[in-house]
Amino acid sequence: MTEATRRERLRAETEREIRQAARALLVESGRDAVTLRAIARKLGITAPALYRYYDSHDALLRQLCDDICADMATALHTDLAAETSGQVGCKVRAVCHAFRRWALVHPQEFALVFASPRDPLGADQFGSVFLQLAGPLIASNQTADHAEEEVPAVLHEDLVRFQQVLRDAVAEHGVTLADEVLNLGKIYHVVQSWVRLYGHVALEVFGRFPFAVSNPEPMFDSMLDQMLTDIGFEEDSAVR
Amino acid sequence: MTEATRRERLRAETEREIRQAARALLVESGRDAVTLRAIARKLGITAPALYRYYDSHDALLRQLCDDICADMATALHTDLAAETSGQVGCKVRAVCHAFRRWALVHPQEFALVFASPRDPLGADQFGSVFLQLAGPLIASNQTADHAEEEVPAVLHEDLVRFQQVLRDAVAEHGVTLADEVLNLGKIYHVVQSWVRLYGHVALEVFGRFPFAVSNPEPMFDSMLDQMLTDIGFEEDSAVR
DNA sequence: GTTTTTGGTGAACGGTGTTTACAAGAGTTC
DNA sequence: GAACTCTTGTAAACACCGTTCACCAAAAAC
Repeated sequence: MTEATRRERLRAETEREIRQAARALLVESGRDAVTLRAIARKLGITAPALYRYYDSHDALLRQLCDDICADMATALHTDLAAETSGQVGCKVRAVCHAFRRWALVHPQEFALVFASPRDPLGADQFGSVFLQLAGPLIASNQTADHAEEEVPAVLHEDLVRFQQVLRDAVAEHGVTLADEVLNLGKIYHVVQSWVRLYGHVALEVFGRFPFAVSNPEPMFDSMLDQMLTDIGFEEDSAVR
Repeated sequence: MTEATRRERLRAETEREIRQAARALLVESGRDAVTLRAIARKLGITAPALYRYYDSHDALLRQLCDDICADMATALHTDLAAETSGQVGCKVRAVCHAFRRWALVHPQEFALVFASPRDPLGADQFGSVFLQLAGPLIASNQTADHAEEEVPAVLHEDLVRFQQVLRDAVAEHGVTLADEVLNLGKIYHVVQSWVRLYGHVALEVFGRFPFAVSNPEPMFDSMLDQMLTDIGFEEDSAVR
């Protein structure tokens, strides 16, 4: 299976070390410390050697973003798998808690991936991470029904496109969704939930609540309760 | 009145130019371009001269943050003053729209002030800007009543503290608030509204919606409708 | 008129991204 | 095995960065 040349193996190993060093620098000392020369020092090589692996400092940072997204995805999937109750609401709650926990433990990574003025194309891994997590959860929530009429007509076009993206994401897992499971009302609530989830987590990580919150977790829980109720999980959200 | 020495006037003028140059660099080329040498070049002086005005590059960036907060505050107050209808809901809507507009026009400033892993003390101008805007608006909303029982008990302590901060902020404008106008339920909704407002704006500025939103403004309006309904402004929120 | 304070300079140190020319080793070809 | 190419590293250099230091001229204070 491993048709890798000796050279290819060495190259892959070096590349792994580069990413690892870059990540360590980001975590320990922030974005500005992720410097080509610092990475090279950690590997015991010189800075220009890194140009054999990445076109520029910027390209290396982009790679770092993707690595972070991938690691975050595995962290969230792990926490989701640990939630063994069959109740969808509990699973959603578990993923949201996992996201908050990850962001608080990895503030530098969170800032880099979720709060940098975006690369023009913005084509990174975040979108697929979101879909892989949210897709199956939405798909398994057969019960809730949302009035499609509440959704403003101007949003229909965008939401229909997102609906199709979600459908494709779920289809890759071999599930086909009926229209009523994925109507526009529900899609809209998913987006609104993301706004609130992201809003709370970012405010907490960046310390931007308008007053000092001594213990933000209950506030997060309370927001989740409201969010799950709005999205149609109230039946099992009380149990936790 | 102007007891300023000739030297003091010159110094103030130079300091003004420094801030102006720093701001221009931030806007034109991002945070990393705000460099002491670049600022000095714009002023036609040398970099070490800037140390006569600021202790370090970091201190200058902090000053920049405060300037940004101040400018944002005047922008928001201006847009609020332009909303002449007496309806509180319309004023809240105007401020929220102003915040979104400001963030979209000033993405670099927004990122610097609202999405940087915080300085330990985080003692900057944002808090007072928030209070000066939100305080009077909340005070003038005498109608809505929120059940205090809905607020989780664990949050009471923090919310009571925020309540006092709000009361003090409004008191500086010569208004004293009755307890029923500023009960914990309303305070809680204010915080939740900030979560949603910030969440949407940050997601839009950073391009972090999980799919491409062709025209985010209607989505923002829709969120505002929901938000104003939740907070108790539904009666006049339909009119806009 | 002398002294002190202020706001500037230029040189220097160690740090950064990036380019270039060059060398040594691995892999390939004859 | 010799010759050749490709890969991966180096060292030197360039221009930029924050910061410190010694110095200096002009303004202010006395």
